[in-house]
Amino acid sequence: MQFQLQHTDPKSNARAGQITTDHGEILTPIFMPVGTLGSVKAVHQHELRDDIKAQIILGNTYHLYLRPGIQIIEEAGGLHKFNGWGRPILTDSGGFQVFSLSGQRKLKEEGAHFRSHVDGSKHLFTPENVVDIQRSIGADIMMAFDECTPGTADYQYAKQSMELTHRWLERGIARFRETEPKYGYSQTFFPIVQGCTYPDLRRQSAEFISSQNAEGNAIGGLAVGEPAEKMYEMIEVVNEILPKDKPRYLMGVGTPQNILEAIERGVDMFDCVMPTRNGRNGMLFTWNGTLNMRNEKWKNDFSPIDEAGTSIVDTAYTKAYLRHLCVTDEFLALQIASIHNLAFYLDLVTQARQHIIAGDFSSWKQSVIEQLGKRI
RNA sequence: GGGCAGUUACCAGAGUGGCCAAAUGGGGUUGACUGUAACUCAACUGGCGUACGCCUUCGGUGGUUCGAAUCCAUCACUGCCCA
Repeated sequence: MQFQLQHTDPKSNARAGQITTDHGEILTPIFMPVGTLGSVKAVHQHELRDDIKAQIILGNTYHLYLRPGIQIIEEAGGLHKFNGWGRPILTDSGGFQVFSLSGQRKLKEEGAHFRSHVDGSKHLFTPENVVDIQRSIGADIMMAFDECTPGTADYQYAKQSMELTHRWLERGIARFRETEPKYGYSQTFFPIVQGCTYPDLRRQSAEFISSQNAEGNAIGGLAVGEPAEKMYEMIEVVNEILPKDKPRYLMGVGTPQNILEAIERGVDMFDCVMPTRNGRNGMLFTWNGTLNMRNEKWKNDFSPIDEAGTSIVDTAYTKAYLRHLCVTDEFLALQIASIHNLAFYLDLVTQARQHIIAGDFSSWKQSVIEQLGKRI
């Protein structure tokens, strides 16, 4: 993987760049749709590619390991062949599941002992086997196995958690270096900054992560219960330290406003379930704000879903029709909302990139951000 | 014409003397959702009020009772059975 920094906004830390992988190029800043089980829920691969114009998608180590299982993915020849997505894939390590499935896991020095949420069976994830699994999945970008510290953790817990993540990182990198890709294209490995909402821990973590000299770096443990202002502050603290010539990936974030704020602070890559999950639950993101498609007020609104939208669904269907589909639980509602929201998120980062290149990112961001948070 | 069963909120349907503005579903309205255990979850859903509460409801009418969705009488309507 290579990263080329192309432009930097004169008035902020916003950057435009290009990541090159064996599965293609990625223009940053970029939003990566989440496809946990090897599928971006309710969206076809051709829609992702041709309509939404996704450049890279996510998969999840924990979920794919449980189902269909690593053997099946290896037999398929890797996840790209299995799911028919020819562009880059990034896999999360399962670190987030350490956080979100906290009721069914036990953390030890060796790794995380899990109970499967599917059948209750016992499993152990270690920094090493999580690298092995991601080798088998064949992700272009693999993530280190970390503990995603809750945003409400106290200092003592956050420090110990961060230190565990650091020790795990050294083991993960060692395994990464002593193993080879399985499918003939190269893979890279991103470490993850933790440290909760404590600036000194974040600095310490960012320095440790930077010293590992990976091809890209991630910021984790944000948007997990802390106020947005804290998150922005942590991004600033961390990005002062993370190398400028490597892509920076803010994991799991977030709202359109979150993304613009983070781009302004020097983040290049994002992923979030919000456009797909909230879309499935009837919420649409637009340049004018968010709307709940189940609301009664759209009942007889026969205007297009989003006149400013870039996706074919935006003008092909009316709000009244989409509301009808949402209210009657039609599958098409999930598809339309997911496609619209993902296309909007990709449009958001594409426009951000254009304004960074044009040199007016900050004023542009200022002019759109308030509107994005409105409720239509 | 005779017999039996029934009529409860938007719908279905519990409740058969006070704990009932009335269970539970569905439907409806409004929220929530940030590295996806999520086509999920929460609140509200007779009226007025933030709330304590007050008012009007269980086919109609009239009774019994301190008190009725619940008991009695009668009328109306619905379903099934016999003529």
